[in-house]
Amino acid sequence: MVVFIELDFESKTPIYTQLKHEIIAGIARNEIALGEGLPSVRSLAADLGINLHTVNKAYQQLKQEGFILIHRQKGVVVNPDGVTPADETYYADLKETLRPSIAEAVCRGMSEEDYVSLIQDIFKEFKKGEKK
Amino acid sequence: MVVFIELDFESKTPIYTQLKHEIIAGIARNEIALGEGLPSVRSLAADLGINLHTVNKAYQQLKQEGFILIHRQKGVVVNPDGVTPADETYYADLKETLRPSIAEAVCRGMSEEDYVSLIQDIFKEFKKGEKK
DNA sequence: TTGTCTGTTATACTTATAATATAACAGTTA
DNA sequence: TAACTGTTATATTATAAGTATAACAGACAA
Repeated sequence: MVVFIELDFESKTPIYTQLKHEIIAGIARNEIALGEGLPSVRSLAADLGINLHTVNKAYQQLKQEGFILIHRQKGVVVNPDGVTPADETYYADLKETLRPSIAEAVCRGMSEEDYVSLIQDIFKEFKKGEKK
Repeated sequence: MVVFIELDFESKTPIYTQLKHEIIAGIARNEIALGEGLPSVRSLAADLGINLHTVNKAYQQLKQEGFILIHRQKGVVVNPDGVTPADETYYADLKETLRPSIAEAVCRGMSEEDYVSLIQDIFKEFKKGEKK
């Protein structure tokens, strides 16, 4: 269950952010099914060798962003209805975050085609899981 | 000169990072020509209403990443030879940073085509400048 | 040569964030 | 009852971001 979560303690991106990314990637790859349960904050923290509050922070944000639900009974569960679909606000925010990346790529002489094909490579990583 | 630099003091992205992004975007849009001079750390800091060290931090990183040169005589100058072109390391790092963004997009039901067309929209922002 | 500008370095301070460490509370369930 | 769940509170440490002064050495024009 926790097997696919890998953290880099040397990275400058915060642990709770890495944890969020790993869980979101797990959902995208269909390694965690919709409605499936996730480990408790204490057990996941123990398995990963980190603090309970670090896991809790990641869970709270994932809940806030609609990826998971937290029932008092069932515990932590991947949102069975799927994640809130992309809307105009999401597109606008995504554009803001991608612009600096593309500006740098342009400066480094990277072609639009190369950038797009790199995007397509990453999409392929997630499409494999669709067949499961 | 400084006219196109806009900072958001409410943003959670650090000021020196925003400043780097603005300058890189300026280069990508050909609003700053290769070899052209940039304001001194003190004058830019005064114009933007921020501290000299914040500007210096941005300049140092831009220098480190090959976007600008700093001569003791000529002051700060956009690298006349252009920026260090994209290599395999750059592609690998770019992939790492884009993966979480794409994973979330997949979860939100965004199609590969929609994502790519958003990328193409951003590229168009920079291509306009090519005609200058 | 005297100012004035340049980047650079050093020190100090404040604030915010990240991460950990305990502890406790209330509800669930075997 | 006992062991688990999420949640909240408090405290501590470490690091990053931003500001505030100050000083140094080189460039350059008056």
